[in-house]
Amino acid sequence: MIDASRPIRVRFAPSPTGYLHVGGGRTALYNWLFARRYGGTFILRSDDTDRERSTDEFAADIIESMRWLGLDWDEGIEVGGPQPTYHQSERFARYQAVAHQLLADGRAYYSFASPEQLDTFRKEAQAAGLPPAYDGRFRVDADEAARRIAAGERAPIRFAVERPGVTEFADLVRGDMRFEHVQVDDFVILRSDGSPTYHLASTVDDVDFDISHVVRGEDLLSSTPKHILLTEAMGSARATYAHLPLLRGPDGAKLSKRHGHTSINSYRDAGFLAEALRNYLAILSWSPGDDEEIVSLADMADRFELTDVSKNPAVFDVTKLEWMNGVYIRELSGDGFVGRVRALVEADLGRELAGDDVRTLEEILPHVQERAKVLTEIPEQVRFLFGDITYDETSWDKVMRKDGADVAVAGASEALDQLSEWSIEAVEGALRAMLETHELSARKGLQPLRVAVTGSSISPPLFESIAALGRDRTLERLSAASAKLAEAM
RNA sequence: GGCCCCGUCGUCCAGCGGCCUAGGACGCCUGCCUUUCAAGCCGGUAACGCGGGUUCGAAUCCCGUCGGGGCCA
Repeated sequence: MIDASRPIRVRFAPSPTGYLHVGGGRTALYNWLFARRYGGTFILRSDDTDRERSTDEFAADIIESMRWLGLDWDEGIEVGGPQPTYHQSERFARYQAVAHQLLADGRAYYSFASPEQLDTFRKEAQAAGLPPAYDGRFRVDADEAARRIAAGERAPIRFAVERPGVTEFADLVRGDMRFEHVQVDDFVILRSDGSPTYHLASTVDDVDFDISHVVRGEDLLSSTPKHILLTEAMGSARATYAHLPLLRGPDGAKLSKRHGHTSINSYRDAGFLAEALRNYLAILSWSPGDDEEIVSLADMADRFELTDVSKNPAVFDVTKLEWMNGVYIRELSGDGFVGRVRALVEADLGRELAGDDVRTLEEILPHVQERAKVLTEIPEQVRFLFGDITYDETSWDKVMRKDGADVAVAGASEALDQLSEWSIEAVEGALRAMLETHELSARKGLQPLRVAVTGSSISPPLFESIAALGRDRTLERLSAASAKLAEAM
């Protein structure tokens, strides 16, 4: 499968016309894995021929998202390499030169067919059930073309597809592909304004950068004959192609903005770990073979095969990503977890944490780590430790209106007040004793305390929370809750 | 409309002619644990789109059909 005569060089070539999305991230990941697996070179190129829609913000996001995912590239934008540039926008002269060379070689021609002519042709072909691919029927002879161009007329350059003919190739993912040339139109390579089309720019780059394997989305599968034809017309050896199945939304259509969050950065911001997203993306269309699903990047790079990639389009399932993220969160070391979470908590609080607050955070975090799915859900769970309490109304209504709530709160206040030592064990001992004296079940007696102390019926473990909160503030909250209960009577 | 691709539990993946009364994971549903929520553990639910072939034998091969998707327009 691997052609040893040619060094392995792959590329990921996003257009900075949007944020790097998860589908692109997966394509990048597979390219990266393939390169790492076979000791190849991974190149990051910027397909920014569309100057109107390309922005610096998107360009920066692509780089940032790639780095965040941990996908480093050996050559390309930012890092450089043997090529003077990896931006298509800076290579227009080269594309124009290739187009004119093709023209000189008779492999391309100036096309004077009007949009109306083309349109009519397509409609008629379609009505007759024939391929709607433009077959060059309005092409004028070279002399006339030269005359008209010399006279100042502007026209796009089209590639002259050989007809009849057929292009075949073995796709690493899809298998043997065969396209009859009647289905391939004489496609434009250089527009009349001198700008290259995607087909030209992308192919010229792949040739110039000596790309050995083109690994990309299935949406480009039907354009592949054009790229092969162009490559060979340039006198170069074609690359090996691998077309990855598309990612879909829950409704089955190609994953897009309307399915909600699709950008890599939105997942980062939503509290997902790069290692989780990366693992999920890898597993989405590829399997390491055994029943393992949690796989490290190194392990993936050891086992990845393009020929093992699934042909089926895959639905991007956020629920499973969340589960996987939880797994990775729990795998984090305690310090690592504090490191990732601290800034989020500080942002939520609107202030920096220092001294005792840091210790408090470190105390409670292990208990929060066990139950988190995304990092962003954490600040609200620890908020009660760092500021004034706010009661969640639903929780209050559900818990504090029940019999025994007042008894429990008062009893806890008394029990904790007398405590000589303040620790999780001491707190637990005192409260359990309190439950017994008042003949309260754990559920009935402890839930009111949870609401009184944390403000919510959902919180980190109670004894740990109280221990972390400290005696003074716990007693304060208990008496505040007592007062609030009394006033409701 | 033309061409191309795909079709195993709700979702993702395994399966590459017999090991399949189809396996794993997420989800969902029980139960256990339990101070809440999670996590963890136990068990369960659920699929080879359909129809023809080929073969001693098909989820696996072939044909058709239906369905979904992509590209071009």
